[in-house]
Amino acid sequence: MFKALGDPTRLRIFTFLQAQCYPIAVETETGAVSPLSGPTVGEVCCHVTGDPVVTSTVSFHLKELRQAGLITTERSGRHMICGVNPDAAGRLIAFLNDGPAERKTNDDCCN
Amino acid sequence: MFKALGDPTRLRIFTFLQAQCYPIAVETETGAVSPLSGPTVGEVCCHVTGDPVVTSTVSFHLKELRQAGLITTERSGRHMICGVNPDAAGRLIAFLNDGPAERKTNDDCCN
DNA sequence: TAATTGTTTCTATATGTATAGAAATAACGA
DNA sequence: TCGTTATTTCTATACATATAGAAACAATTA
Repeated sequence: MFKALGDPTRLRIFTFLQAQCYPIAVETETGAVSPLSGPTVGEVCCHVTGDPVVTSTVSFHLKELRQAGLITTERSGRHMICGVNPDAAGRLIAFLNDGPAERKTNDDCCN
Repeated sequence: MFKALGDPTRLRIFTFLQAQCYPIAVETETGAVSPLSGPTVGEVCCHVTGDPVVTSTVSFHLKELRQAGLITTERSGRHMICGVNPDAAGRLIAFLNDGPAERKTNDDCCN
């Protein structure tokens, strides 16, 4: 995950998706939960390059983010809808927090 | 910061430092705060390579972590004492959290 | 079915970066 | 001052990866 977010283009995409489509379940009139909606790949590309044409580079970065478990992509007709993985940020935060929790002694060191 | 933690060796070093020397200010008998103490570079090296001899590779990774603001190094006699930067994890966590806070509309997209 | 739109995979290339050995620097003790 | 210990910087190399163009694939509409 850290490696995936280490690339500036991918971090840009991830924060864009966080802002655009952080998945908040919304109740509709019927009480159902609205489907996870967000930008298409074209819209992501648009934000990154300023041009709505989808480049192989953006597609590659989306794949990396998906494989790292940071985002999801889902086909909807002719489009692919992108969204952040709801527990991605939580997992990273947990990792950053539990350092001191699993604190060890210096006995582990070989000196 | 994400890029620095993206390398497996550096993530190993960082979590080791988090576990070994997470900087908790400790009051001494005189009321003073104990100095930030932690492993030396040799001890870090030992944890990473199993050998207390300091390699240029570990030194390089420590420099990267330092330049990313994730750790601190401080000379103490012949040794360099390593420690995590106290607000490094906090800054990352804040970044991961404020995505939805700064949520924007789809109007930003050029389509 | 053919054409069109949206997206991904393939292949190549250029840049970045992790690693390793050797030389250099810094602090301490004899 | 000289040698020893601890660590960093230098230089080169091998590997990883971001990028780009072209071809392939998938779903929709005419």
